[in-house]
Amino acid sequence: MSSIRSTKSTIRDIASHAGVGAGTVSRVLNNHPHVSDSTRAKVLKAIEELNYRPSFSARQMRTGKSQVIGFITDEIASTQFAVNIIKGAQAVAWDYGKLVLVVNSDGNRAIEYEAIEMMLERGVDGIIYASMFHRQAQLPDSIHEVPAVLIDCFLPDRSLPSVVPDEFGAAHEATEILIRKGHRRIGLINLGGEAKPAIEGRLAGYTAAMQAHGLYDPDLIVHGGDEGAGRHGYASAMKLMKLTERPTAIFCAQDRIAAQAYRALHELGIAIPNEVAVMGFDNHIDVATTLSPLLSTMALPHLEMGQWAVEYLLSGAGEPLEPVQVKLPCPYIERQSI
Amino acid sequence: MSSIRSTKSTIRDIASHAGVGAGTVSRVLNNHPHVSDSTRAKVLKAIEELNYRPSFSARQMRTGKSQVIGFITDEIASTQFAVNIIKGAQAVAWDYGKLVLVVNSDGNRAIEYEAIEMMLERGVDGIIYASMFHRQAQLPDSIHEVPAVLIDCFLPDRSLPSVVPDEFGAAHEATEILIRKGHRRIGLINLGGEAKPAIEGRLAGYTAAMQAHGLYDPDLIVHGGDEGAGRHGYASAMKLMKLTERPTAIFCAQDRIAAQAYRALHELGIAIPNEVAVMGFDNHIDVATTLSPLLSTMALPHLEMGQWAVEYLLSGAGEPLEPVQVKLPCPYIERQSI
DNA sequence: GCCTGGACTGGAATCGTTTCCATGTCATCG
DNA sequence: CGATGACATGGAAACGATTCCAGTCCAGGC
Repeated sequence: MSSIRSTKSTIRDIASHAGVGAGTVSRVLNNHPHVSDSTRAKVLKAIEELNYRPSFSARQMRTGKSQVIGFITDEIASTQFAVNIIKGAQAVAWDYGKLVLVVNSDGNRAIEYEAIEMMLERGVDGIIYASMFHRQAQLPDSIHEVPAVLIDCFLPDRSLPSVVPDEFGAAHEATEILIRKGHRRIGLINLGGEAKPAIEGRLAGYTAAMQAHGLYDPDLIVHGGDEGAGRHGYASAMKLMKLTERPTAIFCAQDRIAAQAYRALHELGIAIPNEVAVMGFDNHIDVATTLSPLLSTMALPHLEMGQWAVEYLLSGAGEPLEPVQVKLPCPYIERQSI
Repeated sequence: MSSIRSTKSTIRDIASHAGVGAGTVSRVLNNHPHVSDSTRAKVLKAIEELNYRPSFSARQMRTGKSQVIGFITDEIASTQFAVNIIKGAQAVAWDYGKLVLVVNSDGNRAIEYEAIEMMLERGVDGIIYASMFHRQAQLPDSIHEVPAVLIDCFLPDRSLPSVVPDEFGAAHEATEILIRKGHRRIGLINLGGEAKPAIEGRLAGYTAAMQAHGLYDPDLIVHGGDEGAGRHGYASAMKLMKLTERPTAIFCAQDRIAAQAYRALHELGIAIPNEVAVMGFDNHIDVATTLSPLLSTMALPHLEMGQWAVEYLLSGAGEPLEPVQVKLPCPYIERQSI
């Protein structure tokens, strides 16, 4: 059918083909008022016939808006399930008619700085910076030249709006859920590594809930190692099970830790959830659903954070963004381990 | 320090500040010859002082190159580990000084068509279309208006270059590896669903290897169901183990299937790998490494496909791309299950 | 001393839109 | 019936770069 047009047509081609002025074509294109129906029809017909496609770069040059937002992330693939942040961000941007420029820095700060520079040169309408785990971020001053929102991280001076998971609330709720199920001795195997806010928030949430019910006992808390991938979960679970008054539930601050805890419990011949209940954290789908029994866990609101960030970036009708600091709830995903 | 400049400076501001013509500034910016060192120095100084940043949209309008490539994918998050395709693509684009516009269609064809349209309007230098599982794709004619490369899929008429995993070769090698280890009775639990080339390729590779060694027996093959997430793996493994002459190795055409097979073998009290070896497929990290023993598997070359696609798109110095059909090898990842 | 050609430079034209201003038309109102 | 707006429209200017053309300068060859 419509053969590939070799030479692009411009708004003036449309104008002369339709027998009108260039300004009129532009008015039709942008749905401006004060265009008669007959003229509009002629223009639309010409657009159709010449297979016209407007040039965004020309439009951007004139209006200053690129209809593109930049998305920078430090480690897109190290914790793969977090791609939902991108997915959510892109989906909302799409609803606003905007496209997303993505760059993955692999944690290399020089790349992040250069990426921001490149995005600025391209005149993006805004920038989202997403960390793949909850931490404090460090960004160049130039980030302030354009609206920007942070995901899963925050600036030392809080000068940029940010959205992070409510670590404290989630850990508190997880613990409460276990308590409500009748558990009194609840162990915590915490994270290791550099995700400070997550480590501290989850610990604090757990502690608060335990103390509120007079169940707190420091022996029940095992602090994580740095081995990554939750590998210390095995030894930690073993340690917990050796306690004289051993826990009837374990709250693992990460699904991967839970996977290793499962392994320990299996070896000890302890049944999940009958003898010991296990609560995870992250809703790391591939882990939670290959475990048997399926792991109950607190879900990190990745998708929602991505959505929130873009929504906030774009909904403000141009005026500077308030640097609000938002915490999103982490829903409880009930499966079989509790 | 350097205060945020409120009003952008243009190339003409630089020109007058440096006391030269606009053309000269442009020549400096683009490293053209025939600029004296002293002039160059003056211009560079002015750029520095005015904190000048060139406008890509103006540049694009004049040159026609956007320095951006489009990346469309059908289901970025359904099989999360495949984000490596994006990661690889973006990394190579970065090396070429280009940024990547990403849109996730969620399998919605209307979105894909519109995404291509939007990318064309923005004048992308090329488009990558990536499927998250190996299949035949369907794209609008307009895709031919710009250089394009397909990942993990192909067009019915093969009119676009594509890069896919070598399913046959990988399955063949996997089977050979098991045979070399001394196995004679090797079961195959194949995929279900709509990933035709993967299903057929893996079956053919297995079959060829078995036949070449005179080991082929149709009873050893279990065809997958549609339940998804490899859930049929449990029943399939059970079935295989009930064979009178039961297999000493199982080749699972997907790591998730292997996870379910593990469950069946555990229940039957069959030790992996001593009594039965298990080979996976996909190198679905989170699955393969939470299983115990760790799963040996064939890795899908996601990162490499992403890299190859962009490399091929960008390396051709402008002339139309040959529609080559490339198959990338799937490396064997040795762990503990064989 | 004149001519030639190369190096360097300034400035106009151009890319494809949007926006603003000026003009023309027509119905309405006093 | 002339003045007044509201509406419709054409066309020029502007956005910020690149590129081409023409002009200046200077060294070297005759």
